[in-house]
Amino acid sequence: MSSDTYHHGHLREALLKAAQVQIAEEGYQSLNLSKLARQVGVSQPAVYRHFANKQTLIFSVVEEGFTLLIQKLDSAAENASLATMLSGHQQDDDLLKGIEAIVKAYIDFALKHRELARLMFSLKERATEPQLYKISKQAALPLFQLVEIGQQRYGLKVDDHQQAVRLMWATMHGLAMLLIDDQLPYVTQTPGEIEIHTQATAQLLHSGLFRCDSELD
Amino acid sequence: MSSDTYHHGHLREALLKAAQVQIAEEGYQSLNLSKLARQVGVSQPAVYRHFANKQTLIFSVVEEGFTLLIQKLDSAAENASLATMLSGHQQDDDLLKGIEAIVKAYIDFALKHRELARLMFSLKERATEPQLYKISKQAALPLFQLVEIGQQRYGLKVDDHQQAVRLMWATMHGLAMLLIDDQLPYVTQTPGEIEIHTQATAQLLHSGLFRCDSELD
DNA sequence: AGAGGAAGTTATAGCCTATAACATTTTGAT
DNA sequence: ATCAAAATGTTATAGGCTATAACTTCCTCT
Repeated sequence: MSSDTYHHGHLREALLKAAQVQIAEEGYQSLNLSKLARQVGVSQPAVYRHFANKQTLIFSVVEEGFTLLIQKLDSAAENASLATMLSGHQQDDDLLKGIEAIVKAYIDFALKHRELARLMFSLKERATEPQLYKISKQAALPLFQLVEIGQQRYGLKVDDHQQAVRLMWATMHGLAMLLIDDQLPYVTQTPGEIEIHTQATAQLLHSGLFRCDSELD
Repeated sequence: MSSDTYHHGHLREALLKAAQVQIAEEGYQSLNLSKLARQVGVSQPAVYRHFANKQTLIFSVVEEGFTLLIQKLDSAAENASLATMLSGHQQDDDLLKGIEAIVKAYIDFALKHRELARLMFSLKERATEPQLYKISKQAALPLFQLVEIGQQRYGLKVDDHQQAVRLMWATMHGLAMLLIDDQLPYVTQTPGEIEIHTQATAQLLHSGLFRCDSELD
């Protein structure tokens, strides 16, 4: 065999990329290392030179997924100027807009990468694998910022900071999961419908978590 | 072979039961028809006399799961006297208590049957298989009742009835998913902690969805 | 009683994960 | 520059799982 082709060169990256495509197209349940190897043009056991087993490959895919999600959330936080708000700067409706921005980024990610998100959020080991636990927790950072701002500015309706974060996370996450599954009753998912959902969710959180009663007419 | 043992008699039921146990103990990912057959004491292809394939067996397990969930939700609705409230009867705090009851029932189910719930809620086909779609929609019925009561009594803060149901469902569902995964940051799941969560969630929904402002001090 | 269907069985094909043993290329120390 | 060792591929193969085929036993119904 020629020297050029014996070694692939970037097999690990190629496999991860192919895995993402395969997951997006066929669902994570049918992820298949043999097929993966075939697609990349390499023998099946070659996969095991880069991943101890199927599970660790999946972990890597999920880790990349969280990295991407964190990017989206961070850039949404950036655009919504959360940092500025944290240092005391205040504008009309900016907190609500901030919540909306984060919720929207989360939902957008989930709908743009449905199967990946489904995998990320249904992976049992996310809570036990240290590297996954760490990175998935990191994704919650913007929520802490939002709650911090709301707490400083209005005070909380719930017991404490962390509880507010949990409720925010759960609500956002629940909406994402239901949207991924087309599970919301009586909804056809047009972009407009989704927009309405994210706004309603943001309002629910805004008015439900903070002592700002501006929305009472 | 003796006449007594050749035919199992209730193989279908036995398989479904064994599947539930196996799922609860090892997670739905490792559900295994061969092992199932061995546990029940029958040859592996015997399974195919009762289920066309693995997927249809899974569907049946999920269907039973939803039946159980619906029972729990219905009896919670019963205990909270939702029917009475629907016909106009009103008491102090009863709507909040009703929301709490439903949320609690949902969370209890999810935590009592973690792996089953994980399967039920991560099954892609739930949205496309008619029988699953129908039964999973049926589970949302008590939510419709709650929103109906709140709407009659206080009016809605969100656009319409259905949107309120969706938000309620999403929030409750998100909380359940995060609890199943031990994914809530900084939380150790003692029963007390969970109780606090369900109450906070119920309050968030109560004050976020309906125009009742009793909780403003 | 005995035909036919329901519900088992054994045998087997085919796919997938994973390991073992072997081959080639790259790297790095002298 | 050389060559040993590590890294990365390959072929062969074991073992498990789903599913089907072909055969057997039991039950039911006329």
